[in-house]
Order: sequence, then C-alpha cells, then structure tokens
Amino acid sequence: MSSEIIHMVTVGQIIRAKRESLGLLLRHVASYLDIDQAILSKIERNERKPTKDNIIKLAEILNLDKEDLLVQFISERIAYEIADEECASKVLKVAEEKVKYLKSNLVKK
Amino acid sequence: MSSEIIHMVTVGQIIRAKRESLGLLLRHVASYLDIDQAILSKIERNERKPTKDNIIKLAEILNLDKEDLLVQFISERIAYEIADEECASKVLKVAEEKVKYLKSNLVKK
DNA sequence: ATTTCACTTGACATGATTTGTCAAATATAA
DNA sequence: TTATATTTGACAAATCATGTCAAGTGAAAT
Repeated sequence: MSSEIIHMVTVGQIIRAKRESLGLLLRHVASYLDIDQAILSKIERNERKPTKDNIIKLAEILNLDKEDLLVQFISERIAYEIADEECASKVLKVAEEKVKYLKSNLVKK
Repeated sequence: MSSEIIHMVTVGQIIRAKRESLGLLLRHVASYLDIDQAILSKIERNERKPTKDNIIKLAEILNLDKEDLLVQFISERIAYEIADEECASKVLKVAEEKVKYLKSNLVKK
C-alpha cells in the first residue's frame, strides 16, 4: 500500500481534457455555448464558473454524461462554499434531511 | 405508528420563537445586529436571508448555540439551492468527498 | 526570424442580486 | 383614540455574475 496524493478533478479539467482529446478548439466549443472563447478558457482553468446552461451544452458537444457533469459541477460549487466551515460535514448531513423534506412536499422556491 | 406531517423548522422560525420567548423586540435585536428592524422582520418570516454575521450575533443575543444555528442556516441555504435538482442526493455525497479533499489539503479559496 | 494560430489575460460594460434604508400601512392592545 | 410593535413596499447602494473586446503570450511552421 503506497501513500499517494489524491487529486480532486475539477470540472474545468474534465472539460479541457475531453475537448483536447476530441481535437476541438476553444472557439468552436465556445461558439456552440454561445459565449466568448475567453470565458471558456477561464472556465477550463477554474478562473470563472460555468453557468448551468454552459454545463449542459458542454456535456452535449463533448459527449459527456450530462447528469455526471452536473453533479460534478454543483457539488464542486457547494464544496467550495462550505469547505472553510468547521461544521461542513454536519451541514451536508442536515442539508440532506432538508432536501428530503423539500422534495417530499414539492415546496416551490 | 401514526402518520404525521414532519415540518421543517426554518432558521427564521427558530429565531422568532426564541426572541419572543425572551420578550425581546425586533428593534432591540436588530439594533444589536446593526441592521434595520425591517430586515430582521423579513428574516424571521423567511423573506430575506440573514448574513453569516447576522446568524452569529443572533446566536449571541438569543442565547442559542452558535454552531447549531450556523449549521441550520447553511444547510437550509444549500437545501434550497439544490432541492430542484434530480440528483440532489448524489450531489451531497460527492460534495462530501470534495470537502474532505479540500480540508485535507487546506486549499485556499 | 517572421508569420500564424490557439490560447490567455486584463480592462471594461452591463445587468442581476444582495443588502440595506426609510416611511407609510397594519395590527394589537391600553 | 393613542401608543406600540410589526409588516410592507418603494427605493438606493454595493457587490457579484456574466459577458465583450483587444492586446499579449507562446509555440509551431515556413
């Protein structure tokens, strides 16, 4: 058993890797997303956050699983949101209960 | 075993109940928080979201457990954020892994 | 070495959201 | 009615999100 550093793969990294493996250019993909290539460049380097729409279109054009990518995206956002809280783990547990309640009652936002 | 409706207690409800039980007025508590009483009124009725600072000061003046109240507050925010996602539960699980990674590496925001 | 191409960078614009103020309206009780 | 507590909605200011644009960088081809 060797000790290794586990890397957290970011959505940006996933996107860039897949885009390059498909031989697509920033401007091609950005055009599909209807945004400037500068933004996509920043998204891939975690300098800007994608919108949900960006994620959906990225999954389409890069042939990635849409739900997987969304899960990565949203969980990444939440993780950064609470990572500096002592009680982060407890927060997630309580959040799960609240989500169950909200879903079971179809409460409107 | 009777079937009951489980209610989600909101931070606003917790605060209002405690404030009233202590016989404190909106303007007294709001003054301590350094905000207008109109805002506090809205916070208690879930019409506005408190800031983190609001929560901390509320715990102080209302003699509530600071960490508990923070957990309720943040988890409530997250729950509303993702409740409309199909994959909400998966998101929380993945978020927990990411949080562990972020904490273990003390990554700066 | 110059040109070309993909990408990166930072200044800026604009609109949405957050966070608050204020005063009038309402409700409750003396 | 009067006084007090709360609620409401219009508004303002600050902050954040999202995007444009053009100049800059780096690497490969000629």
